[in-house]
Amino acid sequence: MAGSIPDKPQLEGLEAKWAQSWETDGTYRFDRARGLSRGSDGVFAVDTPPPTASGSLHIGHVFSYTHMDLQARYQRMRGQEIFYPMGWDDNGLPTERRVQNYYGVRCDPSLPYEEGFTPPFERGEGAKDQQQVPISRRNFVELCEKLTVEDEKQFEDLWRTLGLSVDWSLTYRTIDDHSQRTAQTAFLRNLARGEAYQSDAPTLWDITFRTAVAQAELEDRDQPAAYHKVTFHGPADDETVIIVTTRPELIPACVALVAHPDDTRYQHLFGKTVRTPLFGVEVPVKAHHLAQQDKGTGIAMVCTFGDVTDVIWWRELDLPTRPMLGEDGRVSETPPTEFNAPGASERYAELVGKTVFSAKAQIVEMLAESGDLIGEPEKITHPVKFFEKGDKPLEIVTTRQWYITNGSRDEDLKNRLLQRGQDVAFHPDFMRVRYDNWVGGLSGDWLISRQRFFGVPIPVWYQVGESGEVNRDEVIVPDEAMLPVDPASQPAPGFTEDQRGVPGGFVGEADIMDTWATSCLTPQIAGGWVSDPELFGLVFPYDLRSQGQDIIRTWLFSTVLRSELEHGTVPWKNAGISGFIVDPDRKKMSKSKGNVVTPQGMLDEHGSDAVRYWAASSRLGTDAAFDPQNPKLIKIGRRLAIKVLNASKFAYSFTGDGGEVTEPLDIDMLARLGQVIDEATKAYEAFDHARALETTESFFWTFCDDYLELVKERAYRDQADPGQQSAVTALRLALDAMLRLLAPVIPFATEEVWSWRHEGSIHQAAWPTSTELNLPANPHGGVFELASEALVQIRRAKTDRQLSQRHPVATVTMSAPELLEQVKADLMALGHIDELELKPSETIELVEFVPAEGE
RNA sequence: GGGCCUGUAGCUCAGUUGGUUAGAGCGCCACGUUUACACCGUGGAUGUCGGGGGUUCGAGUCCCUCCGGGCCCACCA
Repeated sequence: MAGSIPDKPQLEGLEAKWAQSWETDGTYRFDRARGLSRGSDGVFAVDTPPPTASGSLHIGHVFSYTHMDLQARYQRMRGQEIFYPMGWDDNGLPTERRVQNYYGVRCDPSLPYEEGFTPPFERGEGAKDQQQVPISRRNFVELCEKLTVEDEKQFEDLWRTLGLSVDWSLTYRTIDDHSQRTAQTAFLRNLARGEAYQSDAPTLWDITFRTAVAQAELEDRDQPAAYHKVTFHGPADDETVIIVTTRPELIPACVALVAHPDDTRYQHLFGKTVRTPLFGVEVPVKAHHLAQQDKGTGIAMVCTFGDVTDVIWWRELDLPTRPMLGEDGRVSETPPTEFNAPGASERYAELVGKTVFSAKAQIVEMLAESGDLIGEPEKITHPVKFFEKGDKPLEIVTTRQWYITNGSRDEDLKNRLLQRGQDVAFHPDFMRVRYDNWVGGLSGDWLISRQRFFGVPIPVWYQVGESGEVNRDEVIVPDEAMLPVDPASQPAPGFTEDQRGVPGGFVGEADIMDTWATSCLTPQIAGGWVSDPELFGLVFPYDLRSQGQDIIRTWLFSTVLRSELEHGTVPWKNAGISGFIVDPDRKKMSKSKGNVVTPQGMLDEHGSDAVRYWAASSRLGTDAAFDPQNPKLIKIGRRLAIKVLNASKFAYSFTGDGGEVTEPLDIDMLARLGQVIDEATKAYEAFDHARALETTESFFWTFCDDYLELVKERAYRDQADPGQQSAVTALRLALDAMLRLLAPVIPFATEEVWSWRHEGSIHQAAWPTSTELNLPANPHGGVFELASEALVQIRRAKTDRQLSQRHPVATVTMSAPELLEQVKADLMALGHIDELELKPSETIELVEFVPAEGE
């Protein structure tokens, strides 16, 4: 047979040994020919989340990726041809930020490319106060490329160590040419169908990164603020209106006051105008149902733009635009409007160039001086919108951006997307609610343009008119065959580079796409949508998307959206949603804590099988507690893997071949195993790996503790003994099946053991079935369980008398069901019992127990 | 303010359509140097199933209500 059984089997070294072997043998390689012969239904395609290359992998990744791998391994053993690629998400802000810190540079698109540029330092080893060196966009992108490739190597090593059964020849990067081509093709098709469009509109703007952000990337954070009571003047000379605002610095940008239509306090003002304090600008008083009578003084100041409610009022009441903040979040030089109050221009001039924070302090001072501030500002804490990756509150700035329709303004599309949500089987099912809520709560189309550098360029150019003005509505698009293109460095089709920016020429779009606009196309990228129709037809729609619950609103939703727009179908049949990792005190594991124990460190310390066992013990959608100081489940997993090695070594060590299973105990044990196989199979079919594991594991321990002990003596007998042959065959049948049941969870230990007696990888072996056990039509029901119960009685009798389990016993009398007679000999051998008398009874009870004398 | 998940032994969790005395592992205690395993084995103790109502012959399981924990969403005056 294949290998030999080592004297002292160990877990150490199995990861390296088998990862190498699987790579050499192409164990997890996607076999296209076999896939084609089996057809779509015979191929199981997995849509894998590409981790952010510049981020660090944490324990939550290991958790979720293991869940995905369990299902892939199960399906592989069921005979499915597995398409299991892996990608890296390179582009986006995290990479840019990491590159800036790692190399000490920053991107300045106005600079020319510098050949052979050497960054000031590497590995973030620069001094804290060192200025970042400005470099060209191309130099910057080159550094991004360089660093992500290094990071990705480490990621791959980790995944290989963890034992993900990925086909590493199917790796993609969201920044590589193929991904760019896919993303740009999809975008151009959206554009051609009218699903992508440009719009000049108020957008949420991050002043640090100087880019627009999308609704999906927002998060609320509690911030300190203050209510300022401020006086507006009018309509009559001696009249005033008092408003409450947290943003007095925006008074120059005020365009109206708004109160509720039913509010009797302000009804007389509707249709009239009042003057802003300090600046004396006439603004109308309007009625709108969103104004809350019980908030503040019931009348609100509308500015362009203080918050998203301002945007709604501005749009629905058709108010003018008076922007006062620039893209850097500072007060612009150009006044937002014409001021009428004496000294207003001078006041504004004092604000110019200030941050929101300083401008606010300045204006409060001015208001106090003019007497328009009533009382002291009241300090409060309130939620403020942030870019999830940013650390300054978002502002709202009117800019021209690219959007993709997402159903928020299109009932038909929204309903189709909700229907697609129904078409996907969520595991667990309630996760669909999060998708539904998100789709139902969308407040605008998807803003996909970003004013950043490292990402997929939006593949369009604009015509420049004869007088030199850029005509944004005259969009020039490339032919799909030209893709990928970079409009910033390549001329528009039909033009030459020297026509860039000149009258009658063109300009290239400078923006790149939101990172999700690329990563939501992972099924299309990995499946070769633009390059390999045969493959794409085989794998799409995929069978499984596996991901964390935190990115349902981003990755999951946008994938469904793009698939619906492009293909009119769901991107996958199943969505497996993993929970997240929580601290022992139930809080979501913080990044700092999660990083204390790196995944690599955990794998090194406990072994990959042990860590996988921990992940496999949690059901999909369930949060898992994890205490790095005391990783209980990991230790249990390690114990299981070691037990598998030792028990297998023992069970496989008995000699003999081909004997029939004749003993009732052996048959009954196999019958129980048959039930376990059926149950585990059913559980995996329902994406319930935790139940499959629990069922298998529980049986495995009973098998070791009771069955193995019971047949030990019989198995040691001479091969001529039919009882010996029965035991040996049953042991092998059982072990062969149990190893395969456990193979998805502990692929290293099971592969090691499998290799002792079998050719080929266990991971390509067929999933066990109850029929392969060749059970008789009516197996003896329950002898095994009965024997286990009898064992407990005998063991307890010895323990109570503080005897070794090996201590000989003269006579035992038990009342027990007659069935127990069938295992009498095995019981006597295990208990070292000279004489065992069984009295027929319904229940098992120890009547008499007489230990042998002496020893 | 809305939605979803969750509360079972000291800890981590099972508990299928309601059905005997509520389970497992860890931890704890006691015992055991058994020719697979001391990275071991055997046995033992441990619960107002968050509280209160209701439906039912019967409720950890179904309904109502209250309380606790977590997550997501929401128009930030």
